[in-house]
Amino acid sequence: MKRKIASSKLRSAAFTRTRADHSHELAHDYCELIAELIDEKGEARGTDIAMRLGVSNATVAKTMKRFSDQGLVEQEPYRAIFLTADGWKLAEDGKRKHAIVEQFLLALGISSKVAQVDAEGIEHHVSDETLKAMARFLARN
Amino acid sequence: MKRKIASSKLRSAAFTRTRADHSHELAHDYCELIAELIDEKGEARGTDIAMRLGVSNATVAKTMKRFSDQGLVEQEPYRAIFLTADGWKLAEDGKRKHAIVEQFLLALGISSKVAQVDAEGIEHHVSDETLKAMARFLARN
DNA sequence: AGAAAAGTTTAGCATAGGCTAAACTTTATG
DNA sequence: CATAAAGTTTAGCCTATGCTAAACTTTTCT
Repeated sequence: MKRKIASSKLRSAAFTRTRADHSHELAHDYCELIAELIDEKGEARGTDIAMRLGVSNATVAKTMKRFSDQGLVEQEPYRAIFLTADGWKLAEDGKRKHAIVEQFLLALGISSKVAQVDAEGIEHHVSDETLKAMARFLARN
Repeated sequence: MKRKIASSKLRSAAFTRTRADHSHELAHDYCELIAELIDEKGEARGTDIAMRLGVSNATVAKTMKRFSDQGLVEQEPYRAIFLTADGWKLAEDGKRKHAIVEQFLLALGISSKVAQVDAEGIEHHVSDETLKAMARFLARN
């Protein structure tokens, strides 16, 4: 009985965490992309974000409004989008995780296209412990 | 330039796939759990599902309605929930993936609790190629 | 400078996935 | 067997994430 209860709690925790992860994923993805665009072009325009993520302009605008309220981005009307300190943190964190996961998948023998796509999905769900293990694996190989 | 365009397409594809994955995750999780409950007790009641997933009864009821429309589950009013053939397929598939990912994480040296939680998040985002690579890794170790 | 093109915002709509509270049905119990 | 308890459904609400179409602003081009 103990075992069953414990495993049930664990499941519920995992499920709950997965749900929580999802609300952060989008923020990570947007911030990462905005950081990239700023690197590349000095600024991130709505259209560029929309194109690269494959969503409509309107969706980007609405999302930026939300993120602005959450203190992740800054924007003047009709102007480009920039990251706040928090936004940069998210972008850096995402980039770091992404790189490790992708390298790890490549080391495992995954093709580069698939590694890139899978890394995108996986990066948001790896704990620090797993990330460290992946880094360790990379160091050893 | 070519490189930039290609990588942008890939990103958008990854993003789009992540979005699509999410709509399947819930179905996978529910079906897996329902299968477990049927194994354990012969049937899956709304309350049990709700408790194990950590959501309200009402959420389960609404979700079951949707899944019933999608042909994943079957239910008579005020009765327990059962899986259709499609529902079983999802459950089996999820279980298989989950097992491989979890074993893989354990083999990597992750603690069992974290492995279980991370596997839950990761299993929905691994392609067949990655899954095969994980299985290969397990076979070799 | 004025018109066309490009980009942004807003309005309005949809779906998924949550919740609580109230109504209803089934099961268990005195 | 009647009532209390347990479980299920429904109604109504909310937020996040999408979309299209229309209005508005900025940029570009002649």
